[in-house]
Amino acid sequence: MDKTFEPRDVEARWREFWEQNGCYAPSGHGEPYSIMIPPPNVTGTLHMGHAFQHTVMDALIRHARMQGRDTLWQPGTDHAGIATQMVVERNLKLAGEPPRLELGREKFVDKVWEWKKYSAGTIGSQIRRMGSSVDWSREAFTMDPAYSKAVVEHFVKLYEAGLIYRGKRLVNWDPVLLTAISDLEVVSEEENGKLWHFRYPLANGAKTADGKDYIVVATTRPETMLGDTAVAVHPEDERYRHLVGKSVRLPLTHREIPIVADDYVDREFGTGCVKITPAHDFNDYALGQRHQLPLINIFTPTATINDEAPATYRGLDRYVARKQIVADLDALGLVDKIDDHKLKVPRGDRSGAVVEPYLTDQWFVDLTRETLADGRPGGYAAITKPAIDAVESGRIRFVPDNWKSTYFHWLHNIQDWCISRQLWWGHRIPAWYDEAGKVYVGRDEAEVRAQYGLGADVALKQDEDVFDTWFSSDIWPMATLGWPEQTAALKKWYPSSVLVTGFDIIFFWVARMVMMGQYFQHDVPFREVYITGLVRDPEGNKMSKSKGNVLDPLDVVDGISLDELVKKRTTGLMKPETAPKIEAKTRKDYPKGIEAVGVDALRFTFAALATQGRDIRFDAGRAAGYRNFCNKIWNAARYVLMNVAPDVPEGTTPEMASAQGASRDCGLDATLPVELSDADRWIVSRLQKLEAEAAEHFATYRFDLLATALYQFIWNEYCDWYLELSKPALQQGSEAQQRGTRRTLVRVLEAWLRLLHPLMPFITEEIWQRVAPLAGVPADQTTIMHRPYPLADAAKIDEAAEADIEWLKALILGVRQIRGEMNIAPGKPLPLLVQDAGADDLARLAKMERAIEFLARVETPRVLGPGEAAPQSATALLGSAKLLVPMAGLIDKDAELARLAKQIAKLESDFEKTSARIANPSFGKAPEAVQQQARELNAKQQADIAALKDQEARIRAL
RNA sequence: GGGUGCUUAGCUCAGUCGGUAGAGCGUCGCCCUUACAAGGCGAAUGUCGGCGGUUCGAGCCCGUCAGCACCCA
Repeated sequence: MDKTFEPRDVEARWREFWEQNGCYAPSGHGEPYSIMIPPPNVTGTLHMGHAFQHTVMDALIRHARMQGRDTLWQPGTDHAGIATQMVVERNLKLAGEPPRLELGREKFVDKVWEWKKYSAGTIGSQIRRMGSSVDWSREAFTMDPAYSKAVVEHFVKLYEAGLIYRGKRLVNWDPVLLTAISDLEVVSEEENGKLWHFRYPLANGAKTADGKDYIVVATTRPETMLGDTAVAVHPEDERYRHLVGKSVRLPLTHREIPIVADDYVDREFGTGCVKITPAHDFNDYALGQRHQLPLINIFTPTATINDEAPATYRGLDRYVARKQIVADLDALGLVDKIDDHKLKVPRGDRSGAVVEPYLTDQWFVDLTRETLADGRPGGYAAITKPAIDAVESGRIRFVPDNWKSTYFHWLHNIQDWCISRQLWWGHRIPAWYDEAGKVYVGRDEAEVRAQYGLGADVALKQDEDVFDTWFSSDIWPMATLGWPEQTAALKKWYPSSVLVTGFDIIFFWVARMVMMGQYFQHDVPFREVYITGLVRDPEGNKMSKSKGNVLDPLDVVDGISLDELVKKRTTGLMKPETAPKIEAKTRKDYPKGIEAVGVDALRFTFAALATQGRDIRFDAGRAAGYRNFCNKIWNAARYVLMNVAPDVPEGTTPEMASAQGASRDCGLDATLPVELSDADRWIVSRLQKLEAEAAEHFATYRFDLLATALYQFIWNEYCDWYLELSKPALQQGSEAQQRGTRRTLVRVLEAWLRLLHPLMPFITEEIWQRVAPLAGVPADQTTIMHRPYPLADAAKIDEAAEADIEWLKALILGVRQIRGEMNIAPGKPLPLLVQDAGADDLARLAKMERAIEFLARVETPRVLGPGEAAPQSATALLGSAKLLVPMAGLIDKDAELARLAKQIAKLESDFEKTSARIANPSFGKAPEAVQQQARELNAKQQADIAALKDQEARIRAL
């Protein structure tokens, strides 16, 4: 074995081995366990968030597989309508090819497919490199023929149930991408704007209470006044009450529009008069419905003024029109005032364009009606309510639990879902129109013709639009298993066991899968939802390409130089002018680039960072720390193998291994005597506790605690203590003792490799292959992946051995402290005296003598007889006994006095605290055990202080 | 405006049942001791955001204030 762990070759070898040997596929026996991967956008690349979630999923899957369950991890990708279309459009532009509209639908879609093929390969190789054990044979894509059929099917079924309707409604319109988007795809942020106050002249000689012939309306969007169809006031507003029912002459358009009363109006805001533009504002739309106001659409799809407006404004961009309108009103003396104003501006999350509420024909899923006009259940009863019930009843459990309130909050305030998108990349809506514009819905044109008796002479035209991507991924857990067919796979793996995803898509995806799962399969799509935090950069910012703070997980795995990283982050930017800023930040965050850490270390880092919080700041230093941990593991294994089987080639059977000779025998032959030391029994006992802890952490999704527990055990117990303790045992023990130690070294190693395997698949497999034959694993077992996950055996817990080793560690620590603080070279053997030793101490001294001498680097400890005078010594306390290291020629008197003084001060401060607790007259109310514990501690502190003070006095006296 | 969460060592974060505050990284000493210098041994480091309450006892429970973050309207 090499002296350091080199991950690259190891990873490549096992990756290939596992996949070629079908290790990732379901076993076909055992209780089903399944996870559906949240499908990444097919044309993107995997980012740190994916790598993190995949680590978690793979750990769960590998754990379940090792538990003997019939395990499916379903992989696949999502076509991601808008995102992909944008990427391809940009690529066309960069390549100097004709833009989308010039290419035409068919050719453009071909281009997207081309790009998809390339991109999916990248994603696949990223997933493979991370060691994710997905079943590639079942890989799915949301636009596969079978999947597409399922998408159409669920649309038609919902339509037939009356839960889908087409209507002219106000939707969020992206005037750059030229499509409707759902309210979830709109991000509203506060921006600086203005509040314009305009005078609208009253018609027919009406006057305000204070005698003016106009009223003042306030607006943040002057251009929409061209589409005003009313002015509204609050019904109880005394200022305007008498004007309700009268009308104003709308400037510039010369239309007369009514003044209406509606309690939607906020009397405090502006003047208390609100201009109403039902075709361009959601609130105004609702108000317009209540008052039967006409809708006047004044925009074209690209948000320029259309022909509804007076000729002078036609064709102007909305912001140009705004300027013009303000100027024209000003010229007419109708601008009352202009105030600065902060307002929420809605922008499309993909394009960044200001979204227009816009009146168009769209398809909706009804999620709000209790019953339909014909008496059938409406969308709320049929879809929304069951989704609420699924979580309320506990059939779906969120981890951490409080995310369910986010889920409920959204479902309780839900709106109908606009599922049509004016895009070319996606599932085309299966609806056809005849020449009169009548719509027919069906699975395909032939079905429509047959169903509605439409002869070949009737011209039908399919809807140009496609579905919202989330309207195809909402059936992911079913459709990937063959739905609508009730396949064997669907029966076995639906519902899936757990969904692992981020809180940012609880609405987009999680809730919608629950809706469709409940509706179509009458069962939840997953039993648990483990919500992970979002991976952020070192400053806590969300990682995004435009911010230039993204990391490719493989750059952490393989390492990347600073210059390369800067280059990667600053090329292909939407806004090239941000490059210098990005470069500066990158140089600050990663002054030396990123060191290669390997897959196992990165995975372990993700596990360790997977706390219950919602933000995870990625820390490259931490990953480097776990790279070191890999190296530690590697070297621990090297040590074990060196001592147990110096030259065992791979593929060695236990029989061959046991034939290697008695001197390196590790207990494979059960007929030979084996003697286990305290250390052996101790590490085995500790291992049981680790195993119990691991089981608990898997059950509660506490990968951070799991990682910490494994790290502590392997490094701080197995390596730091057990391996050290094995050295004197192997050098000086009897044959049976050596055999016992070798057996324990190998078997405990083999066990914790399995415990660690779900988090660090590669290094554990690599080592396990060499260790397994020596640990008595049957030769036909070819991979650690299929070995059982270790379970605690209570019978192997040995509290006495643990107490013995704790005592030993305390003794060694005492000597090391003296050595460390007195700057005595670690290698220099010291004499050691033990004073006031009790019977336990004597017994332990005797049986662990070799370990004490080896680890403390002391000569054989000498026990002082009762009343025997001790030489001048440095002291450490060990229970009620004292460890003495004679100072002669070694230790400076003042140094020892200083050291004692420090210890005494600390003890005295602790003693005061416990004394105060005990002295509290009400302390008697505490449970007896607590009181007892406090009194014992107090007594111990007092005794320790006395002992140290006594020692201090003696040294001082000399 | 409504909701959720956060504030613990220099940094990033754990802290289970309320019972003397922990880890990793970083820092400071000593050491190339035959598994590992990507290492070993030892050490230092806290007003647990502020205030108040409950309790024998509060990082933890309750109230309140402050700051930060996110979600929804």
